Amino acid sequence: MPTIKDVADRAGVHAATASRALNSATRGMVNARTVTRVLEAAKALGYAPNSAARSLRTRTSSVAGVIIPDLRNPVFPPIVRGIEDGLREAGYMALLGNTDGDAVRERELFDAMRGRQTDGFILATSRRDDALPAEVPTVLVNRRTDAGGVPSVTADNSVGVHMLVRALVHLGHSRIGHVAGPRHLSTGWERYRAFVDAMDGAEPVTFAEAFTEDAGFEATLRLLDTVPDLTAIVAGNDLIALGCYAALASRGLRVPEDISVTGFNDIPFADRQRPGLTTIRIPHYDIGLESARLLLERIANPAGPAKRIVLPVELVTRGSTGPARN
Amino acid sequence: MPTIKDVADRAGVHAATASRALNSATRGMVNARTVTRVLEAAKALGYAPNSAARSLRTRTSSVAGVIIPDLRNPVFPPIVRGIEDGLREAGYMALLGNTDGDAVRERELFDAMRGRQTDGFILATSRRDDALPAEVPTVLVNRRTDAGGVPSVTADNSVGVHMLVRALVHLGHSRIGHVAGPRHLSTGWERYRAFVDAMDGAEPVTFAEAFTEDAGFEATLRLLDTVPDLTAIVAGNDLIALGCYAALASRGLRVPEDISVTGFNDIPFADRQRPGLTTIRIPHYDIGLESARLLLERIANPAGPAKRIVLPVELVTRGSTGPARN
DNA sequence: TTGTACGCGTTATCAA
DNA sequence: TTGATAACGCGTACAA
Repeated sequence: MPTIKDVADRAGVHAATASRALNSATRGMVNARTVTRVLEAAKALGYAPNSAARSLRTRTSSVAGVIIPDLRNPVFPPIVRGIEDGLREAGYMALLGNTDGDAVRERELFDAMRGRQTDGFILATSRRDDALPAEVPTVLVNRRTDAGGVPSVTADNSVGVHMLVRALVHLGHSRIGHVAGPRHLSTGWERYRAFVDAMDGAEPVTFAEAFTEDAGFEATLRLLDTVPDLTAIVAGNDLIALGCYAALASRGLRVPEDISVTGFNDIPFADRQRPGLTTIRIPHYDIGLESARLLLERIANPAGPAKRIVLPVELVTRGSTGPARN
Repeated sequence: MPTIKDVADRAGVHAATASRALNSATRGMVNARTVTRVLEAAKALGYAPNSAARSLRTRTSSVAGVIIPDLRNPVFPPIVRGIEDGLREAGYMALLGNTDGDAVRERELFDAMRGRQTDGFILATSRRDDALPAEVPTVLVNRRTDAGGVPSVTADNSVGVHMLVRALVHLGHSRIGHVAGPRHLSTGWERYRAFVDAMDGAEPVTFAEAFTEDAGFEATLRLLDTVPDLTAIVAGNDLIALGCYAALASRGLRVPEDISVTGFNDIPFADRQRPGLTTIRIPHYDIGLESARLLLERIANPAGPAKRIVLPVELVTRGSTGPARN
């Protein structure tokens, strides 16, 4: 691999001059004809800067760490894709890691990536009570911590839940239960709080252990055991809603004739379930894109305000909701 | 951030000794008591090696480039997850990039990652006719090139297609068509060749432009226009099969009563389609895992043989196939 | 406008 | 077994 020295020799200049000519920020210091010669030499040799040397010198890498629970959760692929496109706009690339929700593994990954000169982090894993290292630029995506100070990009959970409850009430439902996501994750918690708020009263709620179909199945059974006369269930997200489908079927209850069910996220194929899932569409790709841009902003100006970006959501009505029975 | 010099000072040794003590491969050269002192000092200071400096010196980075067409294609998340887990076993991490099937972008990404000292590549994007740079360790995942010499990990496309055709024949079908994937991708081509082989005769085939639902829709319409009396369609993959569903519905044909349809891959939610899709299950996660291990093997021993790993597949029968009409 | 010289943090080589 | 030293490739303060 050719080095900048090789390029400089071929162009008949010193390496320092070649460096200045190749770097657009310092190109102005160099004679225009010299610039041309250097650029030609670089092209002819197929020169590509050695990023290790550059990182060592500049202490930046143009790499961001992206840490998520599990790529196989269908919310994440479009988000990660948005992140990658956002990073690419600025010549950044993404180091990807999965934690399976394990805090220890998250910490290990974080440290390992930091050792690799990562310029910043996009995390989809933080628990509400996480304390994040403040020294390195970090953006939370689809998650928040209770304590402020960490920039985040999320969908409007509160408005989404209100939309769902309003739609159900409009269909005549009054006995509405909630199978919430985990308390320790901001998405689970925010949607739970919004549900309580929208219902303004002590409504039946069970918490799923995780945002998975299995956890939703189990939590729905618990809900049905305590409150058998529900006519609608607001699930913490789409996967939990699919768990509801299974739990209701196991009890011989039909959706939506006996009980209406709603989800959250509008994951791919939510429309293909039977029945199609009424849910809240969040802008997955844009959430990723914006979080990348926000991170780049933080890297450029770490002292700036820790913005919180909330993206609008949309109600998608499908077959899983219908008029309340009776 | 503390450097190895700081660790050495605290342990009362020279930086070179500290380096040897910290590196497990060279630890044997160092006095056991010295090793302990150095390790304690490192721990006390929270030392983490600067990977840029290490890369500059050793010309390795413990980072692999992973290039795929689009993470939103549901085949890829489990594969990428397997890759990441496989890389992690050896302390490697993955730089991820999407190309949308664009050869120019693929080239750009490849070069950009190479500039970042990537130790090797896992590519899911190669066209059959691609010429890959031989200098850097590369493994193809779920793809092959016609020319040998590049290690690859794929599912057994040929056996899978034979399984599907055999199952259809068993159901009484004889007029079976194929909506193939793109000719320039090995998956598309291999399954097409296997189909022709299994049917041993000139059977009706159209090629979809891409492995997408839309392309499948369009190609299915073309197939129906030429051969109206089909009783079964073997689709190039699951997404194309979903395009078949839509195309058949638009012509007022029912699946499987009028026409049976099969897919390939068994993507998540293939079981939730209506009707559930009969398809070939490929071991997505293991394909990723094995490709990571194969890459690590190549990195350790670039001169070794370019293995081709073919993983077994499984027929999954669901509602989209039924007895031939008449 | 260009060249000189140095240092970023690590590891490999050589000498002790 | 340890220390001294050089080198990886780049960017930049300083001098010319």
